[in-house]
Amino acid sequence: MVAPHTPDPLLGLPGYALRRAANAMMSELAGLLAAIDLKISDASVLLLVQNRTDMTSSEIGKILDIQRANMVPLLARLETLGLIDRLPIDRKSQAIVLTQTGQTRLAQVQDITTRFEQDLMARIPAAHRPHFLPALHALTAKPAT
Amino acid sequence: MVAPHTPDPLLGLPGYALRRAANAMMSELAGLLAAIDLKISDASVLLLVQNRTDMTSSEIGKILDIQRANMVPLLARLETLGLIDRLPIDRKSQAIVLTQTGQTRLAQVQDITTRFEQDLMARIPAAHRPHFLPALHALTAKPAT
DNA sequence: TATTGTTATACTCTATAACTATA
DNA sequence: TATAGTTATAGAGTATAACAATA
Repeated sequence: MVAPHTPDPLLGLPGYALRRAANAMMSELAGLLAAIDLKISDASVLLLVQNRTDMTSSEIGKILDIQRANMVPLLARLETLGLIDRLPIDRKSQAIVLTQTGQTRLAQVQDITTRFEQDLMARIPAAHRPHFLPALHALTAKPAT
Repeated sequence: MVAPHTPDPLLGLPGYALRRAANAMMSELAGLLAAIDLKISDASVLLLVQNRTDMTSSEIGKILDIQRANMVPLLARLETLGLIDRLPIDRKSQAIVLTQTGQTRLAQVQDITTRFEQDLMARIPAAHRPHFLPALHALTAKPAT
């Protein structure tokens, strides 16, 4: 999915503009990560479990907003790729940890995402730039639900 | 999909924060629009074709970034709901226009979205607020691809 | 009793290829 | 030759229910 270059009368709506910006960002980042055979969700997991040996599948899912059931194929894929290992915590839970290969891949993820995030911010005019993350965080932290 | 209340170390990444904010916004808006039996894409089409009698399915798709093929079930649904009508432009193209029922439903969409967009902006601290839309537009308008 | 990991399944959204009829 | 509308289909991503084993 690529952003069109068609005039769009709905872009005045903040919610609509937010979705469009997120979609454009997601497809661009997905393209970059495809070069190292990872999806965005894969990369998120690698970034999340780095330097930790106590994160279970359920915890990862809660943080990344992925259902327990949907973590199964995701982690199975990372395991097949040799990027993660499972260490028993007790007889019920297991910690998801990076393998050596996983650490190497993580370094590539960090290269790509660091450069990408810098690129993203660079596209925002300097006057608006410092306000962007705080605004997003204000939207994500929803009021008393 | 609902936003979790779990600390999330990845929220420092602008791209990640952008996706999270967009997802939270989308699921909230989807919930509001469900009250009038519309999806976000349905509402987008109604908002887009208002006051126009010359928008074809293909054009709508280009603007909203929806494939021609995927417009078919979307418009079929709106037609079944009695919200749109198709007027022949020539023997190949047809204009998508609102029916009377469609105009009424559009008014409800505008009520919901106007209030929602105001709510969204109100959640952003005043100092950041005027910078939000310009920043999103800067991200959506991609550089020379 | 609640939670972890899992299976199975379904639904939505999106993407691609191909066809026809018309411009 | 290119475009509009369509069909069919496949792949993601996401959602729910249920189960066994364990806390």
